[in-house]
Amino acid sequence: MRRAPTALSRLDREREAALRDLDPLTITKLWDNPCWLSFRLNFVAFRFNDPVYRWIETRYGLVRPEFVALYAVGLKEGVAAKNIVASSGLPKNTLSRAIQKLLHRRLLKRETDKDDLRSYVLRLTPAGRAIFDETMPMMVDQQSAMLSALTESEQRTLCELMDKLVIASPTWPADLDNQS
Amino acid sequence: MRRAPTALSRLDREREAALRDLDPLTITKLWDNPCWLSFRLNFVAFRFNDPVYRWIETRYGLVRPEFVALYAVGLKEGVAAKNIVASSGLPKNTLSRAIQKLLHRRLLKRETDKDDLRSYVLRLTPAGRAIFDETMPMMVDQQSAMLSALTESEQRTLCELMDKLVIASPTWPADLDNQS
DNA sequence: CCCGTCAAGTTCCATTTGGAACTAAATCAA
DNA sequence: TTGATTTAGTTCCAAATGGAACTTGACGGG
Repeated sequence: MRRAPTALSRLDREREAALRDLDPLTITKLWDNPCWLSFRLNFVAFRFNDPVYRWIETRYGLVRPEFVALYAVGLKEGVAAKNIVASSGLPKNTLSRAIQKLLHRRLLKRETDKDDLRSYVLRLTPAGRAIFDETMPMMVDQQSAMLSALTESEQRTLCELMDKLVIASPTWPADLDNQS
Repeated sequence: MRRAPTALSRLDREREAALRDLDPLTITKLWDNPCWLSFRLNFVAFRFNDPVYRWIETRYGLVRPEFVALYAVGLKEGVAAKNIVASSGLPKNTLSRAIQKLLHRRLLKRETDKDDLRSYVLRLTPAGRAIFDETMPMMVDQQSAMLSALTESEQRTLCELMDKLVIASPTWPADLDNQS
């Protein structure tokens, strides 16, 4: 069984200390797992998402799909539900409900799209914008905390490598069912 | 609003071509989003997880928590449910049910842990091992496809940077609720 | 202009999820 | 030893989820 390129054998003092409180299975998944990439991605993403979404839920009573929608509109006013669906991977009925809730709570407003009467254009209300503006610094802080283990130059490298992956992503198989 | 370090302005020919079929909101989330890290992590992780889990579900009728459990035991025989809970972030009742299902389908077996009678030691049956052995190459292939956009040396760098993040993760805030 | 097909968003409903309470065993303190 | 607390795993049930069908509007021939 192939190991991750930075294998367990490279465990040094620092590493050992840092990992003392991780579950042994977590160690295996991280350093003795042929699929090191996906596990590390999921692991790091989870350590961002989990505290951030819990903070948002306790503070504003917004659950994940609701905040996903609010955040998306905050980033780009005038988007439609279909854009949020395409960019989030959430099912469209889940997002439909999330948007209903945000409209009801007057965090979002919408007007019919003049160019396509099936579609709606979404905007933040001042109350919605306030939540967005309060949430962003917390998220940026969390991101900074996570990146602080890397030097400036390493951060740039990581950003560029993730970039390359994202750019290449349209060429990755999206459906494995019809392959050998 | 701060942009990601590799900002939209750096869009070149190649990039433009690759991104033609991404939703405009996705482009914004990737390249005009102060929280570039989490979105890219989630994006890349999703492009791995989604096809892989759909393949597994159609082929074996195993849903995500079930496969998470099977994969964990495959990586490290003799783990207990608590380890899978700690290493996956899934709630323990969800994993309890997943393990029940796997026991019922005779893909997993378990014996009480002699050192702790509350706990069970999990192992794969030959049928469970067969699924693990069939699944692994598919996952490794998908990983290789994703990494093929990077040179060998870039892959190593990415691995090392993810490593550093993981090592540092115990120092990240896990609960933001009691902060300013 | 009409008809078949497709797309945006909503609704329906069976299934899944996950917080909380529970059982039984381990651990710790006095 | 005994009683108080914690831990592994299960069960309960209200709520969220998501596939599929539906509604309304767009689009593309003929």
